[in-house]
Amino acid sequence: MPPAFSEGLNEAQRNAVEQLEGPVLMLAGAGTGKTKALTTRLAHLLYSGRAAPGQLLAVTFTNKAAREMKERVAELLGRPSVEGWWLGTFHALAARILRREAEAVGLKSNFTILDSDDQLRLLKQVMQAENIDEKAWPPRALMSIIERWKDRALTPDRVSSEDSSEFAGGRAPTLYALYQRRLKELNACDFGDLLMHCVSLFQNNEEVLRRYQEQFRYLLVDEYQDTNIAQYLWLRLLAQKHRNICCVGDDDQSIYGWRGAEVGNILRFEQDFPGAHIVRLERNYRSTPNILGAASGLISHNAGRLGKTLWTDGDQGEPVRVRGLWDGEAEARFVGDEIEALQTKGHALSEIAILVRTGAQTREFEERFVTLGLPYRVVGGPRFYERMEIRDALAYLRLLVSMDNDLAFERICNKPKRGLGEAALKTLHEVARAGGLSLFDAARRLTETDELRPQARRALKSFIGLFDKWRDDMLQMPHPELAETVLEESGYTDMWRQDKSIEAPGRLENLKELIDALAEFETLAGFLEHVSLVMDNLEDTSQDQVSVMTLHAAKGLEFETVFLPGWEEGLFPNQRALDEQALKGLEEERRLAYVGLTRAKVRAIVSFAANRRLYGSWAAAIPSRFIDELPEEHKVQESDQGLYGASAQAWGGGRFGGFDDWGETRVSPGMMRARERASDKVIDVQAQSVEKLSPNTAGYAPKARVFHRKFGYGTVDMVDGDRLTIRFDHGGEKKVMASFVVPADEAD
DNA sequence: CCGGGGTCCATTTTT
DNA sequence: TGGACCCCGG
Repeated sequence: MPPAFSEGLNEAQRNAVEQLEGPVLMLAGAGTGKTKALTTRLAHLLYSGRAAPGQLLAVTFTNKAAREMKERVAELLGRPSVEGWWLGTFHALAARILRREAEAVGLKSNFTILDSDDQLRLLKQVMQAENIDEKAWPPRALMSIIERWKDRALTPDRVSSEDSSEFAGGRAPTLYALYQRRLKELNACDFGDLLMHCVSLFQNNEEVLRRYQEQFRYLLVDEYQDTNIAQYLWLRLLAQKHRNICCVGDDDQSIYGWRGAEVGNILRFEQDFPGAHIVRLERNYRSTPNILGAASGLISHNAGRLGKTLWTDGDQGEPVRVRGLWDGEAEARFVGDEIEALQTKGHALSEIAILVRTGAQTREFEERFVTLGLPYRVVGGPRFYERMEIRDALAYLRLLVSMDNDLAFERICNKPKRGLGEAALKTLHEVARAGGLSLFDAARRLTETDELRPQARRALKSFIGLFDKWRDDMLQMPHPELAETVLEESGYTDMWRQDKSIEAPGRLENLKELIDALAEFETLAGFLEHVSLVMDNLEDTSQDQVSVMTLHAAKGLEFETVFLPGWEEGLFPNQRALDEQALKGLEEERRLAYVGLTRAKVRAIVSFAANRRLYGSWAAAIPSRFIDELPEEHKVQESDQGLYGASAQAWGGGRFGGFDDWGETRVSPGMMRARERASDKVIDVQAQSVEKLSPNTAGYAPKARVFHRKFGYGTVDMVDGDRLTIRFDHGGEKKVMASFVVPADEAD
């Protein structure tokens, strides 16, 4: 290996780079320089001549990861790019194979790839045709059942009815089969199909499989802990010949079980690939010992791990701060203040992130940041190619490229309104079905008969006329110009120009952007393939902004300062995860907490609120068990007295140390209503004396009558240390911290 | 065909 | 609480 490659690699990384033959599992803990090892390995394979670019298969989950890898390998090799290799997402690579072998699975090579929106619409149609009550059986639920089947590479003939007998009286498998048939008729694939079809292709077609097995001498897989069964089968089939497969992953960062990922894949690696070399990357280059210690202590509560001991040298750094606050609003205020303080000290906002469990949590922070005038961005959210206007524009272009794209036809035939409503579409469908025609051809035929009302017929005629003209234009017009013409002449742009809603200007802006993006591609078809598979947003990193995102979205990122709010039982670990998956769910939640903590380079601040507004009503919250699981020596409790029960004594300090959060608490309308509901008696929060709320960690016994500021009067049911289960007179049973209640006779 | 109002529901998400 | 979705009336 040239010294330029091995330079700066530690021993484990060098091992991972040099062990080229045979199966290798690279267990790469958070922040251990995984990408570096991985890209160097690729560069090494190419540079040493062991593999030509076309003989390498390198797979990632996201386009972003693929892009990064490409850039870094090219950089190592000192050339602008590497041509002809197979580096991409599972889906993009599977699509590439499938385009070549389409006939073998009953598709034409120009099949369209449906996004989840199209998928759902199609599923709805199938359900309607089967007279299934959409209210009782939401199409979304069926979609997710089918997706889980596809994750396991289960074709309709291989699913058993008991797999989902609860859905529509056991009809899910039938609906699945019908849906698949519809897809074939439309010459279309959904995302799950790309892999599933590929697996079927390999399983049923030895010659094809052998060809690809021969071709790919070296396989490399990133984020192996996130692979599902279909992806696993796909890889295993491809790797069988040369057995040079290197999988990189971290079982502790497996957080996508709910969407079909199987941690089992990584846990089983040695059995699947006997003689595998296991390389552990355990030296962490990202976080301080305190952060690492906190994260390691937390994750050690999970069973069935492959086990790694992350270490780092250097200064201990700051312990993880744990802060309790009165409610979500106070929490947002706290985070805002902390950020402003950091900013004053010269810290860049781009090095600060707030990582939440659920998307809804971002709102409180946004509101606070707007008030403070603090620049922030919410990562995630609707993506460019998912916006309505973009999807419409794409449908025009898709229909233009393939006139038999019925889904595209349906989407835009009445956008803008041309009087081709439901009635006309119904007739079109009938004619199409009867004659085995595409909707477009059916439309052409209908312009020559009297089956439609004259008005609709005229509309159809001009609609077709437009497409005929554009197809002529296509022959000599550069495609960005063509796209512009289409959007103009169809009246689509005008539709938004005339729209006076606030979003309209933004939509027009997006359409312009689409045309610009189009110009970067050689052909229209090439562009359309790109948008089907590469639907990610390019993020704007030019501005100094605080990032707000979910824990899931944060995987793979790092920040100097990380805020981890909402560490409360029920929210995090999330109740639903616990209900649906019990211990498995809890462990995945814990891994999520681990991912969150390990994003921090210098400081991590965990917080929780004692009261959280959930679905419009107030709920008492108790601190997350994950807080208890952070080792004492790596954390510091600085919660307001009484808010954190478990170690209220441990941190001592002034009696009412951080009580300003209570003093500041304003009575919001929602709180007011909640209190009225709870006790019929309005108590002035401001007047409530601090003494009355002094910590009461013990002294309550079952049947004691107590009073709570938000929930009113109640009777103690159970006592668990300082956590009480109280049956409130109004509002049912709740768990609250003892310090939040006072004996009923002491309440005024 | 539009919009008002009622109802229902509420993780995590990439491709 | 608030958003998405559906139904019905104009």
